[in-house]
Amino acid sequence: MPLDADTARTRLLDTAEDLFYSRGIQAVGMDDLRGGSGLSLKRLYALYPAKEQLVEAYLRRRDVRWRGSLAAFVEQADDPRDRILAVYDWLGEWLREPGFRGCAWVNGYGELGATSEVVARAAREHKQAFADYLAGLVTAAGLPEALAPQLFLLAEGAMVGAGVLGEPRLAEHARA
Amino acid sequence: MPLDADTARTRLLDTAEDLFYSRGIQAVGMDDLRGGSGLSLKRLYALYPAKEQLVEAYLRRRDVRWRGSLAAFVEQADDPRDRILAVYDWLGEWLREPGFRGCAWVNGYGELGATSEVVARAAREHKQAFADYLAGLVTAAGLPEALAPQLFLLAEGAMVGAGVLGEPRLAEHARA
DNA sequence: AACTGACGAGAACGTGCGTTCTCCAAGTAC
DNA sequence: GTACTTGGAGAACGCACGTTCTCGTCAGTT
Repeated sequence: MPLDADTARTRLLDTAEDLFYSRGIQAVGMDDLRGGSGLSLKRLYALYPAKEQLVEAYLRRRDVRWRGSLAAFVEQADDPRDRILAVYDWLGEWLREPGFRGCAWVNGYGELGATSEVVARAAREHKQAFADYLAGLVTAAGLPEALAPQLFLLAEGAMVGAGVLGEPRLAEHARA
Repeated sequence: MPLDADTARTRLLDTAEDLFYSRGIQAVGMDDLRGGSGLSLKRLYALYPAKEQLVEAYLRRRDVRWRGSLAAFVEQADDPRDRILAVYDWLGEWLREPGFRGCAWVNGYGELGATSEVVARAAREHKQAFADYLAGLVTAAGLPEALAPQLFLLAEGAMVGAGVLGEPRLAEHARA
């Protein structure tokens, strides 16, 4: 029962995301991905000729999903200032999800940033896009530009703090 | 020319710190440590019977050095509020150091937190100690307790932001 | 029925690495 | 000098893993 290319790719990326995020990238072997996705090794290598490319695809797909989900949530608020607050509401929910283990890009960077330029760049671009997004919200709210990096720092801090300490904190609400 | 145990241990930890931090833990093999330290493999295993214990020792020694250096710098300021600002001055200097590659504990956690309970605990304890230290500074300055976690988030955000983006930012000064 | 091509299952290959073992030189005690 | 110990250099072992290869099976075509 051959699977068409699209669902095969989706299924592979789903298991990759699941395993890479929960166990760490290097801790997941190609056999784990094969078992998890139900694809054959041959099929897997036809889709991505090397593990690094699969890792990159994982990070990129998660990036569009992550930022898309954030943007969709934020846009539910009308007032530009409420939108900024909504970022932290959304973060708070995310940090509380079961299986939360910190920021996938920071983790990937810590693990492979020194080894793989591909991973380092994906992490950098994701963080840059997030910072730019926050800056856009700040100017849309008519707030001073200097606020944007501070908001970024608070958000990043919340993610990594929640990841290693296991504490979803909301103190950053008071900030805005 | 046999080396006495203390200098051998110091030399090993020095190379371990150098290599683990700059390349990532899993990317450094025991042979690299041997070459870098000039010790024999036998000696190395006599000091730490497994790599994981060496990793733990690396994280712990760096922890006392890091917090010690921070505390020494902060104590140069007399005014309790200046001391809080000094934390960020010190951070700013650290982020600017050549070879800075983010927070060793966050990197280690991202790499091995899911696999090694030892590493996860070391990272957690380090972050907790840092947060507690900040809380101490806040109460010593007579500021509201709720400020402490916010300061923590700003500091963490600055470290990871500087690590992956390569940007030492000082916007957090405006904060305090 | 015979041929062909695609695909899955999984063995096989090569390499890297954590850990242990072997061998040998040098120092010490008698 | 000889027995004994210590420690260094590096080979060896076992395993895990990324990648490739082999083989068998089944669909489609004539």
